[in-house]
Amino acid sequence: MLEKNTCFGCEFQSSATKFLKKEELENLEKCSVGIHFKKNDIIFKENIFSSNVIYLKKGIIKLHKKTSSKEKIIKIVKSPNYLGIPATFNEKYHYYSATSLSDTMVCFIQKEKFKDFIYSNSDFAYKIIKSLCENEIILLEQCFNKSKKNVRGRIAETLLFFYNEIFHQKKFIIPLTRDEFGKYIDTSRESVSRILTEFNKDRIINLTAKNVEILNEKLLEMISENG
Amino acid sequence: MLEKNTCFGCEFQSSATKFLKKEELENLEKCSVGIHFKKNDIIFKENIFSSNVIYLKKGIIKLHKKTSSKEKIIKIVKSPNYLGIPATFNEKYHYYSATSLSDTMVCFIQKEKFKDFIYSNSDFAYKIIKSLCENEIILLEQCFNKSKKNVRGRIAETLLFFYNEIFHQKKFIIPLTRDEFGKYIDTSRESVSRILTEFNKDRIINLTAKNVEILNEKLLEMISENG
DNA sequence: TAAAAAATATGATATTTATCACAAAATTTT
DNA sequence: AAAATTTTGTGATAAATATCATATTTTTTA
Repeated sequence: MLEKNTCFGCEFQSSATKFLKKEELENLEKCSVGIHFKKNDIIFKENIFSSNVIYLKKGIIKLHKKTSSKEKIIKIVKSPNYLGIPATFNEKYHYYSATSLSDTMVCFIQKEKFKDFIYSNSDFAYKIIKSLCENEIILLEQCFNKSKKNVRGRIAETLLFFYNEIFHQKKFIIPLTRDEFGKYIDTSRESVSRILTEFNKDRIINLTAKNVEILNEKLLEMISENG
Repeated sequence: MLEKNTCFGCEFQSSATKFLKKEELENLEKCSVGIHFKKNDIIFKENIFSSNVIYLKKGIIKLHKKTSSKEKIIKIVKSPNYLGIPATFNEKYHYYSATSLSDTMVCFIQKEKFKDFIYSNSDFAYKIIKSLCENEIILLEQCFNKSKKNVRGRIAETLLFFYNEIFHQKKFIIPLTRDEFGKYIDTSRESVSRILTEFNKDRIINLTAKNVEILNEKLLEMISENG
């Protein structure tokens, strides 16, 4: 669903666009379009040439990628955040696909105009740099943690990630199927099932289908640390 | 070994500093210092507050990180490249350590001055953005590949990485011990030994201690693709 | 250069996790 | 609401990889 985009006074402004002047914001408005997506809608697909900067204004999405029948969920991203800036600025095809995990609002911004702002407004440029830096640190942490933990530890870590970074509540609905959960933490759906059931039996979580309540945060943290 | 740093006319200039004007380069020279490191010297350590932008002018280094007795090599980086920009710009402690794998030359640049260039020179800023984007894509590829390959595939991939990205020759010396190799690709030193020996027996490579010659590139690529 | 320390190779065994098989439950479609 | 499809749970088994043990080789240090 396409909708009129108002950048000036937009309540979901990014930390970078907050530095744009009124005139620049009016320009941004002219060169961008906002789109609503429903849960499970594809926002963009891998291997498509990236000609827009994509701003996730509201919602949660997954970045995922396929190769020869195998699929992997690379990252789960919550608004507000830019998506695919690396591909866009390297004049490259998108490295991954993005699919919404909730209802989302997304702005598509013409690359060239966005680049103009980097040249015309150095506060804006610096904020973009900081945002790229933050993403890199998050990605590094993710790589490091994943490689040093067993499956139990990775599942515990992911439950804590949903609690601390995404929902900020101990009671939430896992926004992934067991199969997707497995593709996110590099394991099989069966292993996810088994270990979630085990956590439920041990009263570390209360689990009914996709509904989770974290009952023993401390223990979950210990499992996340030590596998 | 500390040495006089000449930025103007430096033969190892980064793609970003090439955009600096003569005056700015003289400024850069005043706020930066060049240091030689020998093989296995520590360039910086994790958990140290980062107050410099670090430019790897010449050489190869490893980025690595320790947690509770477990160590991981996160990335192998070849010059020219900036190191630790994310930590520096987020006013954070270094997430990882950097250790030289060859003789290296490194410039330490005062963070504040570097930031000034981002504000005063938008070509410079844009090049920094592009460099951060490239690093993110490399990191994503690395995460994705590692998660989808078995140990054999990861070892093949790493040998090809040394050939294609680092040494550009089919004959090279592995700049890691078997133990480090394992810490790079998330496996045990024994598995590395075994599989390298197997590759040698199968005449895919010619192996003597750390000396490798790639004999069958095509097959190595197939193993890298399909495990 | 000899002694000590570190790195490597390799067989045997243990552990972790994946895969297969199938039943049950939940969700979507008609 | 019934039928079809997708998702989930769980036991049995297989495969991949780690760990342990020990000998050998290489490198570093005295």
